[in-house]
Amino acid sequence: MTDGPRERLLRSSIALVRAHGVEGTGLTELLEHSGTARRSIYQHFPGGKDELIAASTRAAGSWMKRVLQDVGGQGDVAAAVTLVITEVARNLEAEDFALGCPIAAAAFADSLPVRAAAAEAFHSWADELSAALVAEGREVADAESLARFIVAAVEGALMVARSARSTQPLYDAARQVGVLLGAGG
Amino acid sequence: MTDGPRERLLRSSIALVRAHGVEGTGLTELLEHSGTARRSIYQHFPGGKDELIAASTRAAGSWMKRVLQDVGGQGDVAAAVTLVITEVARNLEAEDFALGCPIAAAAFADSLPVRAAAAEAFHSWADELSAALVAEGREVADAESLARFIVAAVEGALMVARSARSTQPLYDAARQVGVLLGAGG
DNA sequence: TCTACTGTAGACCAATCGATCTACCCGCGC
DNA sequence: GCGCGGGTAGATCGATTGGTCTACAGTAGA
Repeated sequence: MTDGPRERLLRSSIALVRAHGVEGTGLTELLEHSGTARRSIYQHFPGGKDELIAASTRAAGSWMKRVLQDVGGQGDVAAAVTLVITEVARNLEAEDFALGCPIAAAAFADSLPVRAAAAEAFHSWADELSAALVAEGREVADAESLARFIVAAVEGALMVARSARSTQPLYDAARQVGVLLGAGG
Repeated sequence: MTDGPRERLLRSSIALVRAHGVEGTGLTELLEHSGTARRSIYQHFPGGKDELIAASTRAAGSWMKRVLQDVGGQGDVAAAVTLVITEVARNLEAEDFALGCPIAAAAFADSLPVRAAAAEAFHSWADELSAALVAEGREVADAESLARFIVAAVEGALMVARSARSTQPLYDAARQVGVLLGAGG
């Protein structure tokens, strides 16, 4: 509990949105989960729930971007993508398919700023992946299109996998993305 | 207004879930949108909101399955997939990125039965697509994996496209799926 | 010491949530 | 005529929603 209320709010917000979605996450539940006073929400996020969710979406997005940098920093992009997908599959199963991607959940929020924060996260991931593909010798335009597609496809596979309570869609994605990366790289 | 309250409830439910998600759709809003008495909900769907949403998810899923049968019934699978994606992109833009896929929204619901209904819809679409791929001469296992992936990838692209208020992710998907369908077919 | 700020605790607000209820209207079959 | 069931209209329920409020503890700086 060394973290301040702001960090606890962000972390709890991500966890609860992963489980219940944006509209399904209530402030009362968030308060008891984070052990935070109600007032602290509006002290750190004057815009209320929307601003808190948007901030936690950005936090989760940049955390994942850092993961992508670490995993794909050196060498084989195809191997890095496969690694990330299998790790996602492992986590999904370990959590009994109860938790999804917080960015995807934010992408379905009612609030436009929250959806925009999700879009920004997707975009930053694709940028990261695209740069790695260019470093492997791909044409820039090809790399950008392929990178955007891989991000969207993996997110879609995760969504289908969670609803079906099966990791197979993720392994399908790993396989087909592997074909795409093998074909032109 | 020739339709009975059950049909109106299903149709309004689909429309509102596309816009606000499952948890974001309130029964009061649903009632005034459908012009239906509150009692009619529990007459046709004794399980309440959850049962109504699950039923509307199944209805939307089988409607889309029928569309896939019509579009892909004869001939070129790649052309059919491209056609569906471009139509989705056109609709998304025409609706100013306000409406998403009702099945995808259901896939993020809190309720397990609702998520299962979404998974069933995804599965039925993939079955349809897989059969068309087999008819083109693909191996069954390849066709099934590829079909599941295409469904997930297009759904992911639609999700990213709506959040980014851009049709580009959908056109990226059309392009890359075209590569996959051209590679092995 | 006094002040100012952060944080906690919790009462409180109007509004809305999903759900249940009664009352009444209407059309169909007996 | 009579009863029955589907449909509408709307009051009402307890619970919960996001948000605002006051009161108070602790701590750092003037």
